[in-house]
Amino acid sequence: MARLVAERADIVPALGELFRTHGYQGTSLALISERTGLGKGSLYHFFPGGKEEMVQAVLAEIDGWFESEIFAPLRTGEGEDEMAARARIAAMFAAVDAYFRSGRRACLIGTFALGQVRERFTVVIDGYFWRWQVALAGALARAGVPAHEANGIAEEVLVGIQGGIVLAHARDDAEVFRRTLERLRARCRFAL
Amino acid sequence: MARLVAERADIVPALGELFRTHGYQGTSLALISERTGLGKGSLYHFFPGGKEEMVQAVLAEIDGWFESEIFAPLRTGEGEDEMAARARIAAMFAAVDAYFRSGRRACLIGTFALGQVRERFTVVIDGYFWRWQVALAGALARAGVPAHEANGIAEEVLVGIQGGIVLAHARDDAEVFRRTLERLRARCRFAL
DNA sequence: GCGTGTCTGTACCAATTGGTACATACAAAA
DNA sequence: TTTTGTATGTACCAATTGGTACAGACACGC
Repeated sequence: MARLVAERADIVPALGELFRTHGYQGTSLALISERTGLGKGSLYHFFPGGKEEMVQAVLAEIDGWFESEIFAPLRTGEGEDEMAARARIAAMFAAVDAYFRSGRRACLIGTFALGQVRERFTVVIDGYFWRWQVALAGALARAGVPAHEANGIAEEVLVGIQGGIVLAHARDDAEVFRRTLERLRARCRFAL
Repeated sequence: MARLVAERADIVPALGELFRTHGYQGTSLALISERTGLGKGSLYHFFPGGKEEMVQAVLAEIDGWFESEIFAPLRTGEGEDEMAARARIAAMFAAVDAYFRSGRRACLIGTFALGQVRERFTVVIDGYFWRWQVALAGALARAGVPAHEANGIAEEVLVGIQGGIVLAHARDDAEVFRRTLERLRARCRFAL
């Protein structure tokens, strides 16, 4: 029997893409097995809790990625000047564009939020958006945005990103997402 | 055998809510049967094509509703003055807030757009957003928005609505959606 | 070389999936 | 009152669902 996978972390990204495009119920074990190249034996070896545990692992990985690549950078730089804070916000937009592949890639957390599945993963979904918004609002404030506006603009940005993904998918046109990001960038600059 | 339903149109709304909250694959025939109170016999009598035909019926109903309640009103009033056009746009926001129950109700078309199911219903999904944007852009132009800006603002509004729904669901907070609509309303006014 | 624990494939399971067949019941037209 | 077409419940179907059991195979430490 050929050994294919060293760690379970190796297949989590693949699982993520599957859940993204087929949803929770739509991602059958047969499909997972086919796409990952792993039989049920391996699958249940790495994830004794089955599909539920796979989703948890995926969500944790996504959350971790955003935490270290997006949220944390937004939060750091407490003593920085306004220009540095602006640069961090610009970096966030670039990272978001790359991660969501200009809207061609769906947001798993956003997708889950819309359906019944939400209830099974409330904590993660809640925390993800909340931490993002707080971190962004903080960076905006440090960039010179009036405190009472920062939180609202941060919410506006998150709304725009999620909506941009939906519309880019509907139209099958990445430009929709790029234009949206550009508008949001301008909105942040304009508020200064 | 008790007669329960006169026309198949009577259960289409119920089907819509099911697909909204459970997705395409998540909505099993057993669930449909339970929630509509109809056995498989009746279900396949009304929808010989099974689930696929049910979804088509739901999408057609939604599309028809938006066409007559949202798109058409935006398009009419070719000879009206600017104030009348503004009133039509205000009416659209009110209708949207009511239809999506301030973000507590998901947009089935938006939900489908995100996943693999999209490919089965491309035509409807494409048409829905496109006709909405064109109709809104027209109304904005008649309301006094510069022609080269109208289309972009219309896109911005659609993005905001979809994003507002996602975030309102994630937070389980209708205020997110209401605030978003308010921002979009202001954006339309500001562009004049 | 020999265990030992980590991986992997296969066979199997009950439950559920979407879908069909059909006998039957009912309402309205004749 | 009979006929006729529209509903409806039930039984049934093969295929697939998520999940379990377990016998092996491999790499590694000893």
